[in-house]
Amino acid sequence: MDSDYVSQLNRILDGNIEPGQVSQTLPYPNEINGSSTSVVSVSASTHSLGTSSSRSSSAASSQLPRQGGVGDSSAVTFSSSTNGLIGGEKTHVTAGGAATYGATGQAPITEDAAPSKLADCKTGQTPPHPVPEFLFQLTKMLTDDNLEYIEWKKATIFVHDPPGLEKNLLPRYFRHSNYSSFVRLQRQMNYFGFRKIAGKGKMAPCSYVNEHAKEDISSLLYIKRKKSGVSSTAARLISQQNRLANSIPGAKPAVMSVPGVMMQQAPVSNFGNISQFALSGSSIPISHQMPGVYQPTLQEQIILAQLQQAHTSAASAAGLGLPQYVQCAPMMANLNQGLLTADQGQVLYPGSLPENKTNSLATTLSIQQQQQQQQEQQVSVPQSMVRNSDPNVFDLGVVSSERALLTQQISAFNPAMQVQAANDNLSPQATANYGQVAAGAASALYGSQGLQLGPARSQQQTLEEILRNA
Amino acid sequence: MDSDYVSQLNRILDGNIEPGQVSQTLPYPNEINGSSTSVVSVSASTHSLGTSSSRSSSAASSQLPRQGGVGDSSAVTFSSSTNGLIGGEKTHVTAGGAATYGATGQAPITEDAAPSKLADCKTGQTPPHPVPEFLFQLTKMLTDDNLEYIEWKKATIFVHDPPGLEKNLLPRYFRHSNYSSFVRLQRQMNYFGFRKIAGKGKMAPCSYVNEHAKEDISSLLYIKRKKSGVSSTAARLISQQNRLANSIPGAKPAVMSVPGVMMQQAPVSNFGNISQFALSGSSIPISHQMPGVYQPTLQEQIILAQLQQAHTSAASAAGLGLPQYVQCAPMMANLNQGLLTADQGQVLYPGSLPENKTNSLATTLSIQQQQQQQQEQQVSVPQSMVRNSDPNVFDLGVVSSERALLTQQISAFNPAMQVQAANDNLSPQATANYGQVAAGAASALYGSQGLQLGPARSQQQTLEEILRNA
Amino acid sequence: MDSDYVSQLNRILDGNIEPGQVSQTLPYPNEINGSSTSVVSVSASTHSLGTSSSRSSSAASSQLPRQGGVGDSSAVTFSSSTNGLIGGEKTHVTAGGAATYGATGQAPITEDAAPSKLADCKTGQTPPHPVPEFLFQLTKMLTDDNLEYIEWKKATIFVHDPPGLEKNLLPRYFRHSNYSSFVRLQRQMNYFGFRKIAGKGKMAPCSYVNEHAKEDISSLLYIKRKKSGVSSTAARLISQQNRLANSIPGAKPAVMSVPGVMMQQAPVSNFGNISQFALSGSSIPISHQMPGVYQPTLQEQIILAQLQQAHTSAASAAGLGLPQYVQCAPMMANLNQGLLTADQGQVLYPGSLPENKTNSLATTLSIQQQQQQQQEQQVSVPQSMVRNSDPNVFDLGVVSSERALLTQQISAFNPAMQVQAANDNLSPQATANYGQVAAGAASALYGSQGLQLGPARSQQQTLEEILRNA
DNA sequence: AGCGTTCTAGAATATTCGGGC
DNA sequence: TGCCCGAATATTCTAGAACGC
Repeated sequence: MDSDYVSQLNRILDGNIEPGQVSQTLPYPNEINGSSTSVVSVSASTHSLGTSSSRSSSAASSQLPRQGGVGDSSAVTFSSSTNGLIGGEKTHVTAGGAATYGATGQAPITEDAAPSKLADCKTGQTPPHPVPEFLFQLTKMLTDDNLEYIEWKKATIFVHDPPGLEKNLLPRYFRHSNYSSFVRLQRQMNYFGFRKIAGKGKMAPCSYVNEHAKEDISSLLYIKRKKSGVSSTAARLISQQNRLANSIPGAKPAVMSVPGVMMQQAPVSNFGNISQFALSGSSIPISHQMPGVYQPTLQEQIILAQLQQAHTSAASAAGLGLPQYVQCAPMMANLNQGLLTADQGQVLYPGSLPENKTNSLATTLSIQQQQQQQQEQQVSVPQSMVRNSDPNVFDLGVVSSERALLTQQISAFNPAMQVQAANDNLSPQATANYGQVAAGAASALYGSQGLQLGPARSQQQTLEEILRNA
Repeated sequence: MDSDYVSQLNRILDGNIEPGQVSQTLPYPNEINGSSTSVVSVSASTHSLGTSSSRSSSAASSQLPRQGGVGDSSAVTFSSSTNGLIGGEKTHVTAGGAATYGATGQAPITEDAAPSKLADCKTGQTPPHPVPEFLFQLTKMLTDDNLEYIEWKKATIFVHDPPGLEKNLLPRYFRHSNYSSFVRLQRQMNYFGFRKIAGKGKMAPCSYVNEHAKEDISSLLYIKRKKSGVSSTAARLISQQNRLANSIPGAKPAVMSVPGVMMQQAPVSNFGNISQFALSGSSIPISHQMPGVYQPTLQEQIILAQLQQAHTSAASAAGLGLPQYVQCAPMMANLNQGLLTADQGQVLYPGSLPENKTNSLATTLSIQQQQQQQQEQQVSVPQSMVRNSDPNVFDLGVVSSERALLTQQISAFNPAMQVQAANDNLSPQATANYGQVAAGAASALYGSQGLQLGPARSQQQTLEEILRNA
Repeated sequence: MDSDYVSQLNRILDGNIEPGQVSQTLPYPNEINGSSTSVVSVSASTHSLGTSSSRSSSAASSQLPRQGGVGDSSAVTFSSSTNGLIGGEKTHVTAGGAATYGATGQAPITEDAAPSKLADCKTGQTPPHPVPEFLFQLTKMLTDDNLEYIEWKKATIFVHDPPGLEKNLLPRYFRHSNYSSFVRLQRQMNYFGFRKIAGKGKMAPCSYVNEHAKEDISSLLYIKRKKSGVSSTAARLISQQNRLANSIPGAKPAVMSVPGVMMQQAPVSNFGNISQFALSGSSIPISHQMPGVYQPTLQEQIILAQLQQAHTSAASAAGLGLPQYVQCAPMMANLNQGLLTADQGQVLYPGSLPENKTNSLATTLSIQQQQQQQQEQQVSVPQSMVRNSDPNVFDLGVVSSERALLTQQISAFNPAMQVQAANDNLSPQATANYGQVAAGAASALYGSQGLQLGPARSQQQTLEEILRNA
């Protein structure tokens, strides 16, 4: 039955068939008429149809498929190891009878239908890795006899008849609500990196390619689903940050980068680095409920809080005492509140810290007042950049609120300390100690949240290109 | 069709009907015969059932529902504006005819059934926020005449007949695969914060509550889907910590805070801060098997282990050698064992470390002995605080066990090192180096696990209120 | 009745029949007519079904199986001595008549059925270890004639008819509430390490595999219940690491451990510690797409990136400037690319760093080239370990790629810096400073990702034993 | 200690809508 | 306009935690 197809997949996955090396066929019985015609060759070079028989009994049921619901033996069941994945470390794709995704009806009609043929699995092997359901069904669809609608050829997926595909094939391979099913298909295609290269237009014949796909169709099974929010988010943020950075009048780079670093030697990076923060790790959603207002994510709020904490400990370790603004803006109160301080949005340019800056940061606003102020700002503050009266302080507005805060916090690590150290007549050694400890702590803090301090600007450009092409 | 019901929802969402203020009805047509009988009152105080006639006719149909699969027009289709949400800024809750989500079978039977009425939007209001599909369908299910299976009463969802619900209702309201559909329902319930309070297992009648639900059923529509169990966990922990902190008699603050800090200057925080640790980040479950005994979670155990590791590396970096107690309590052995050392619960007051403290920490208890001791403590130690004979050491008892351990570990960072440094005739510089490295490492470690050093107590109270209202 | 079956199991468990050595049969009486036809061979090499002549006859019987629900005497009762275990030191697997656990669900038919024969213990052997009830019943269910519903073949459990299984089999083998009974089954399956590899949802046919299961069905009886995600994950990783470490030719331990530590004093650990990294915390999936290639997870990639970042900041803090290889391998470019540098897989042995190592690390490969190289490696690199020409550099191949990289990165913290410091004529103090900051940062970084630096090897052995017994 | 049962949560993929370019 | 992607929810599998025995 379907076991041939599956065992074929298993052999491929086992490595017995080197992808792209051995010309081999993936025989798979036709689901409708039962004439098991192997449709798609898994060869690297040829695409030969094979032959097979058997299946006639199930033919009738699949003529009008899924009327009763489930039991028809047309589609393949697959091995999904971890969530939504097919296969696993030591398991293999196994064949079954009923269409797994057909007919989600409630009645247990399965028993009335043709019995499932999971036992028809002749392969005991285990696929070496899980395969997302989509890729499996896609491969299945391509290896079934669906040449009328879709075809795999020359490492490209040709969709000959999108309406027919949507009407006749998609419901059999994918679970959906029958609404905009082709759109959903395309979203999944995007997730797995397929790009439409031909057939612009609604339901016109089109074709898709994937940079990770070889002519061997089994290569599709190795494509990795795109993760949310890593590279693309980074790219977007970088572009955002660049826009922000470029819009700053005084383009003279001010030190930021890793705290504790720049005061002893040349900075490893500059203010342009504001565009070099990139979020990696698990998905970090960007939500902007109010237009123009950047609502920091929880993770970012944590970062901010931890930065303040790092201030505290680092400053204390260096014998500098607590900076005022840290004392006045306890992180916990802000943890779930959004923006951090009344000074939010102001980017300090170290090196020429205004004398009253420390006090300015150490506003006497109560937390309640701060919260209220934040709410008001979220509503009323315009997006435009306004320059503060102090030439060294730029009020970025609420638009840049949160990102700017990160910058502020980092840049404040050192200069504020320097100022305070000068005021307190502390030894340079103590200040240096502060820098060292802060370097370790802040770097780790950023990293622990998946925030990466990026390369220098020249490299960043390259990075952007990479991301753009990725 | 259902537009009356939906427009009613829209009015509520618009705020025209203040939830819990105006007693109003949610007219909704009977699904079968279409007679718009108002079923459930949306009043705040009363929950009067409407004149629900017309159920006998539908009884017959539900005897064998969805034999053919899909087409019955009982369930509501909706317009989901933003993803999976119902209503929102620019879209409205709309009523439709055929059940879009009933039986998503492979055959496009939907087209044969009653045509979907997505365009049948008669309401022009804009709900102030989108409603997740689940909440909408849940509310719909509760306001429909499904008293036989499920009921909304006293701000609680009563499931009278789980099997019947799964068999007869769920397929109509939710798109599912009929396989473990009740489980899926429960997953969604969890996502939205519902908790089962009665009816353990057995397909027995059960009930769910939600802390954000008022008696007004429309309050369900305002429940927010869980993101990652952060704020709620933080709230719970903070309240726990407060309870703990409040039970401490001597409120006089002792230094704790960031390691490496207090030996050079005034403490940045005090013992009251023991109640200011809060967990943020991914969910950190709290388990207390014995009343009054805080059983450290796995994550917290990891923290402790990492603290020991930080001890090790920091001490080594400072040339101090490994402190004895670290050697005697290797972290891995304790990783799954619970509390850390025989000295648990004792908070060291730096500056006047007892002479035997280092040895006391370096107990020769085997791990087995320690475990046994821990178990005994979990049973027998009272919750009250007892003051040690040493005026500088407070035995917090096992009540505060784990939190105190964190404190101990941190506070021990320095003084123990000082003692050992004195014993070893190490230079003050080496000791200072230790403190510096430890400060960076430990601070980062805490932050990396989502542990936050919180604000002072007064501010913490405010935070609690905030969280309580959130 | 079933006592023969049970005594057979007992013999196997006693060790009289070494699993996997002697081909033996598990005679088990046909459930209906009681004719003890050996059905499943317990052979190690072959998994031949016995002379299943009576298959057709039983087929008829299973046409209407369990009409009354429970009462047939086919299933085994058992005596569970200690909680939930079957067999063990003091108890034995016992055979009985009626299904004690049959259908606790809706109808209490059990009482009407044949009385349970728990006392019917006819076997005198003592299994060397207790068998959890679940595994026993599962094995029993698989060796009974339930091919219609469930089948054991090729070290895989095939569930052909989940609804039928839930309805007809589960009540006979497991005490359950019939409510979400399949879900409970699956929870138990998870506990014992079974993973669903086929049949996503929908009461569709599915199959399970278990990494500890051999083709010999009796291997199921030796599966250990999972303790928690930590230890099992740690155990898996540790075994992986051990495999890795053991495969290294020169077993002479080289320092690794915490960076910045070993250059001043005796190392707290050695290269053997490579096997002591253990992942705790949230799940860290292990995926190797191509056999022999370790595909780093996103989390691990982040670790690597953060390590590079730590290099950068630490080096800068120490006034060392950026190490070349960090500049040449910007993390972001590698974040989603898999392995890190062209030097991947090479483990640097500190203390005798090759002169050109820094340059070697600072290869001039462009990122594109690196990527291409990585892809090629994933396909073509053999698994065998090859020793580099430099006696101090071991090329672990791609097999150990990622883990080795962690080691490399750590070990490179110091020696590479030393080399560079020497080249740059930097002061020892600056180098020392680097070490200190790096110690704090790297330690925290590892901890933040749940990576633990383990104890020394001797202790590790103990840990392994603990994990093994756990 | 270990297992079974249940409730809850984590993680990954799937589905769907909207928006940017 | 149409392709691509962000974001949120939905679905499924797996695992953590608590409780009872």
